[in-house]
Amino acid sequence: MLGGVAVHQQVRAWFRESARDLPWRGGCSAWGVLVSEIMLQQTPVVRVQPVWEQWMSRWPTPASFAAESQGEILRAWGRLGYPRRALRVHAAAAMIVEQHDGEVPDTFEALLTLPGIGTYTAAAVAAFAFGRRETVVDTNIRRVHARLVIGQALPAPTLTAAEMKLAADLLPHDPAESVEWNAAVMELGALVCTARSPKCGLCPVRTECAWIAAGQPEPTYMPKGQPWAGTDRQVRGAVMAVLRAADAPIHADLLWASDTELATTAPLAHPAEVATALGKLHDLNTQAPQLERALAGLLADGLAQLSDDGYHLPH
DNA sequence: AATTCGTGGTG
DNA sequence: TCACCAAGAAT
Repeated sequence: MLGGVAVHQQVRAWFRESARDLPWRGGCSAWGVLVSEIMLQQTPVVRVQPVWEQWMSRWPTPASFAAESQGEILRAWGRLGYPRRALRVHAAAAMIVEQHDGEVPDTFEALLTLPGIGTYTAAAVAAFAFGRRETVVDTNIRRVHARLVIGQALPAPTLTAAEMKLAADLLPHDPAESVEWNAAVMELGALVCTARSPKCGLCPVRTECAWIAAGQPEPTYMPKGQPWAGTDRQVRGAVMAVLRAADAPIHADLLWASDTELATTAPLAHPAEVATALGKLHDLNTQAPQLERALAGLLADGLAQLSDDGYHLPH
């Protein structure tokens, strides 16, 4: 399989030499690994790390975290994005307390039952927190495999069974080696075999790479973009920023306010940050139906609540 | 299977 | 500048 043990040794040697010193690697609690993995879903390391540090200092155990209010957790989540993840960690912590005596479960199957934990995260926690031999497949590993083994610039648009089989076939038999292999391939994808402008000159296995051997062919499909301007997501994000900044309910009129007077005077009852966040929301010039849709979505997802005094984070 | 769900750095 | 992209999950 792909040059026998040579590729594995080269990648793992590169990892030991070049890996970033991330705080959730080595000696970290399983809870810390779990939190890091959920924060890292679709969010870069550099933005996760400072928030993760604060969380570990503030809530060192699932029980301490489960006892916190959802609103405080959403504020602490800050601008990491996809705030529903914060609520899912909270629900997962509650399940860990209730069903697992406060200890993060140590098997793929048990982890998979927790909210916010899918196949990738369950495998990653089982491997990196408990040393288990798991087939870990994230976007970095998919891309490295696509290039190194298949010879394509990018993996398929969606994860396929063939990719899972390839990853399973490449996984070293020894558990300890498999854990390092998973981390090493992921790190190679993050630092060298990147999506745009890969640093092939620094790659430890460039001489074994099927993509380089094939002359680095272009992607065979158009990566579908992620529209942002004018979307409901943009409005939801702007509303959430207002609610995070507020220490009291925000009256609905403020969210809709387009006239300068209301938008600048009424927020004075709130911290200055609220006025800033409201200004950004109003700058979007959102049409009423879209704002209503965004608010309804936030309520449905439990990210916001509506009382007589207005919208606020959940208690 | 295709959508939805935030945010900010960057080539 | 602006489209692309990031340790995905849920539906």
